[in-house]
Amino acid sequence: MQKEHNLSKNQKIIFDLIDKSRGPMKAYSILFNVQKKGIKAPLQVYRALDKLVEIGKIHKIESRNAFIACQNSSCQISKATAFSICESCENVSEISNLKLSKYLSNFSDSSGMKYSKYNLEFFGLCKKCKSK
Amino acid sequence: MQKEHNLSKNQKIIFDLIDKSRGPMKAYSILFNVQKKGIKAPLQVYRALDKLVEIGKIHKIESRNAFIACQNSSCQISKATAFSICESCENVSEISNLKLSKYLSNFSDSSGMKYSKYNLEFFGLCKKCKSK
DNA sequence: CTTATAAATGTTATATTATTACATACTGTT
DNA sequence: AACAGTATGTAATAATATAACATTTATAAG
Ligand SMILES: [Zn+2]
Ligand SMILES: [Zn+2]
Ligand SMILES: [Zn+2]
Ligand SMILES: [Zn+2]
Repeated sequence: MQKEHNLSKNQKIIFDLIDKSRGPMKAYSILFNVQKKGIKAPLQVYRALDKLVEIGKIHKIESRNAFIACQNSSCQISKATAFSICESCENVSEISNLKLSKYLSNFSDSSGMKYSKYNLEFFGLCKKCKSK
Repeated sequence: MQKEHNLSKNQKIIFDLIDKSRGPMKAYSILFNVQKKGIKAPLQVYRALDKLVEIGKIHKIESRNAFIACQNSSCQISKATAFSICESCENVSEISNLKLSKYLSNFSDSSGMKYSKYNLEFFGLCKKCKSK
């Protein structure tokens, strides 16, 4: 069972925007979209984003500097994220694959390092773009 | 057998710097370090970096906006990269694990998407930092 | 209810990362 | 020599992210 997080005002505004968006959103595009709601400065956006990432409601797509709502109904696995990214249309979706996440969560190598988190990004062409 | 790439002047300067560095380097730190060699502008650095990434001599650590020399003696798998990152000392090393790369290269899911590339970043504490 | 503490907000300025645009030069091939 | 492709030089600017400081709100303990 997941801990209930009561989002603050800014966090709620920003989460709702990202959640309704079709794809990943960039910080300054978020800022532009919430200015009518009184959020005026980049820092207000980044602070909310930081918190939302921390509690797993959104994830950062590192290769795109963009943020997407968790698609695993409030991710149990915010420390174990995987995405597929279309290099043509930039469509992104979160991969939810138990085998994959188990494999990676249990991965260890000779370095003696214990991994507590990972992020995986797959790139390719989505079905639509492939057939063009 | 890997294709031999004749690096241009700027590419060589920048690759040598990154290759000699102990850890990942950031673009503007690279710029600062090569100014004495006549490279004056960010764009000169970014162009060389782009090319070096393209041919697999270096990789970008996306979560850190930093660049590291390929540690697999000129990576055959520049489209299949995996790194371990210590969240305390920021030490980064490239993971070279045949099982892992095979598993990920062959990964497919129900999306119908054919993945041609991936990047995986593991986070945790390295041996040294764990014992502190 | 009061006090203490942590979390969130507001605001300004600034730092860091990356690209656009345009002119020129070098490299290899026909 | 003509051409195509790659690389370079330079200035300006765009896009992404954080520092510093003052204030306010939420939560919990006494
Ligand atoms: Zn998720
Ligand atoms: Zn697509
Ligand atoms: Zn490599
Ligand atoms: Zn460490």
